[in-house]
Amino acid sequence: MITIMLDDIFNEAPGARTARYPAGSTIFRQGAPTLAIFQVRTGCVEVVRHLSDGSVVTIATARPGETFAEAALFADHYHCDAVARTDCEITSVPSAAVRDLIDAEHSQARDLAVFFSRQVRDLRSRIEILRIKRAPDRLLAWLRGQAKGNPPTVKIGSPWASVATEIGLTPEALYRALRTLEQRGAISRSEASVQLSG
Amino acid sequence: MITIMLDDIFNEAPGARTARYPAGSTIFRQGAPTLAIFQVRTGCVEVVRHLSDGSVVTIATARPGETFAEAALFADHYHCDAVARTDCEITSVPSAAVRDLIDAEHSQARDLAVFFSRQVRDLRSRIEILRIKRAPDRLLAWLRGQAKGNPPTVKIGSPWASVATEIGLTPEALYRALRTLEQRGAISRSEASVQLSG
DNA sequence: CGAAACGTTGACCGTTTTCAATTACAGTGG
DNA sequence: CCACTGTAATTGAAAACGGTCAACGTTTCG
Repeated sequence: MITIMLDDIFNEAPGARTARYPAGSTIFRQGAPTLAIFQVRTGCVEVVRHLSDGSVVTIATARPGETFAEAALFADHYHCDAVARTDCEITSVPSAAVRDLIDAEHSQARDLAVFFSRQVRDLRSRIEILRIKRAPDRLLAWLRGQAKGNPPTVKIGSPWASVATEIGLTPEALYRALRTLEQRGAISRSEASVQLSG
Repeated sequence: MITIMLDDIFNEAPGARTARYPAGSTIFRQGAPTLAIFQVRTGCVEVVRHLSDGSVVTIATARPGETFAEAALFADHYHCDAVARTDCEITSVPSAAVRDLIDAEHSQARDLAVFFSRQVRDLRSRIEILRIKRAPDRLLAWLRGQAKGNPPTVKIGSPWASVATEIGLTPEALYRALRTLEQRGAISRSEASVQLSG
């Protein structure tokens, strides 16, 4: 859902590198100097913060296509840990390179702001969806957000199971919600796409 | 939760203005040319998008201290409606002024990117919290995210009811979650603050 | 062919929502 | 000073809902 628009900046910044991380390995640690920002290619990364009393809070979970540690661009030290939850491929770009790029070229800083503002918008709409309590309603809201064309249609790229986790449901609940919406006549399904109606 | 750091930019951009909007009034409409970005002072604003089939999706809900329509900075037209859900006071800053400022001064574009990257981080952690299913666990995660000092303590500024909506619970569920956590010994309450333990 | 991932459904149970009612308290006007 | 009104905090009980566990069909792929 969070489409990556940083690519332009990424591509022009020297030093991008893709590496593999086994499940459980640490990508960076809280307090370490910020060296890079990251994008997940495959697998799943958890960003966690350690509290002063020793407990741990998960700040974010990055899935393929998503970036993490963007804030590292403007900080000296990471204030979180990043840990591979599964085996991963992760692209890193040295944050210094990006900073240089920003400072050297006007338009890049602007592009970055544009990128982030888009992301803010996407994240907000995701929050709005997660606040919806009933599964069918939540799914419908998500579908509406994804829909394109007239009649509004959604093409399902990823397996339903990962749609489920994106909207905070179990796969089972998702299937039931799909069924409910179909019975209710709100959607109709075919192969890998869903059509909204009324 | 989403602290506003745009103030520096806001203050230097000419034309900032605070106005009142009665409940139900429209602040801007989808398709209208983008004139300004906004910050809610008091009240509550809903940002909604109209779909091609006529249905409506709520994209975001902005509460006091939060900004909305930031993406308008870089777009010609609003792609959403903004409607006052309650009586509101809203500060607007002409987006053209901000754009000029950005183009004129290097550092401002950078500041803007910094601001947005912070916001992205905050929103991500909110999403992470909303994904937690059990009410006590979710509340505890939220409290941990809010906590400061040692022992970690949270001061409750707004009524519990609005905390409840922020984390996607009903007020009743929130109270019960508080009780559960107290009984479990994970927190202790006093007046308007909560102390975490273990 | 068997393993593995996805899609799907049923049943049961714990949790949350919902609705309703009660308490605590701050502000208002008589 | 007190009844009166409204909001926030709190609790109870019943019903609805989603999570969990378990099972099964299907397709893909080595």
